[in-house]
Amino acid sequence: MMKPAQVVKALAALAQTTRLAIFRLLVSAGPGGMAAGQISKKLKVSPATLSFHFKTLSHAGLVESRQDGRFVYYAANFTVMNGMVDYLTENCCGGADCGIGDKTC
Amino acid sequence: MMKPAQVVKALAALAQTTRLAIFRLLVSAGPGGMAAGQISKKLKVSPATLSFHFKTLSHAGLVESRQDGRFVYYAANFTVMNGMVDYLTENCCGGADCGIGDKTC
DNA sequence: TCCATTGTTAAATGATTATTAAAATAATAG
DNA sequence: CTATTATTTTAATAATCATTTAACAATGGA
Repeated sequence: MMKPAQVVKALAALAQTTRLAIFRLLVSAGPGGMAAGQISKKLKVSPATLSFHFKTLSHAGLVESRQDGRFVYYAANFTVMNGMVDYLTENCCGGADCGIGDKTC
Repeated sequence: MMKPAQVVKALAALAQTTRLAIFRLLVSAGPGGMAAGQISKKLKVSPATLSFHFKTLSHAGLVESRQDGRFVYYAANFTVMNGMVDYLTENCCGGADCGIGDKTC
């Protein structure tokens, strides 16, 4: 189970328009990830701003990076994403059927 | 499907230690909710600070309030919570099995 | 080596945010 | 109507955050 502090960090990382867009783009890009420049062009975000947001996402554990030549590829970390969703959906609903996930609650 | 702006708002509302604690307490309290004063005592948060956080949670649609005599009861809104989780898990994983929810991806 | 490409870092600025204390509002009991 | 309880609002402060610009590394091809 994820610790509350890490959950808050992950939530905060996604609680920003640009970063949510980055993360969703990376999610759609799959495990191979996407080069920083491509993301910059696709989302029309300046490289510096992007780099700033990558740092936040990385620090929260939501993305990982690897260098390939001159390019830096970023990829979503599904494990942490899962952990966050699990934390939000666990111990939920107080016995009522809340409809979250596949729980009957 | 929830709009990105509302998702960001909900994520931001939960991306704070005190508010995440409030929300989880309300979730465990069930649909009946809990009086503001009780929450204040239970979480050891001053009434003013609590009221400030309620406003953020309400504005994000994550909690609802009703007055009963001198007390104001706050309750978690599971529909919005579900919508947020759905948004986070939908269009995820790019075809790979990411393990989120009951999707096979 | 020289140089264009790719990306990060640092400094500065404006905008939000969380918290506290104090004052104000709302509802009820006596 | 007054006092009491419950909660919200306001004002002030300190902290954090997002963006821009400019400068800095690192890579790979001419």
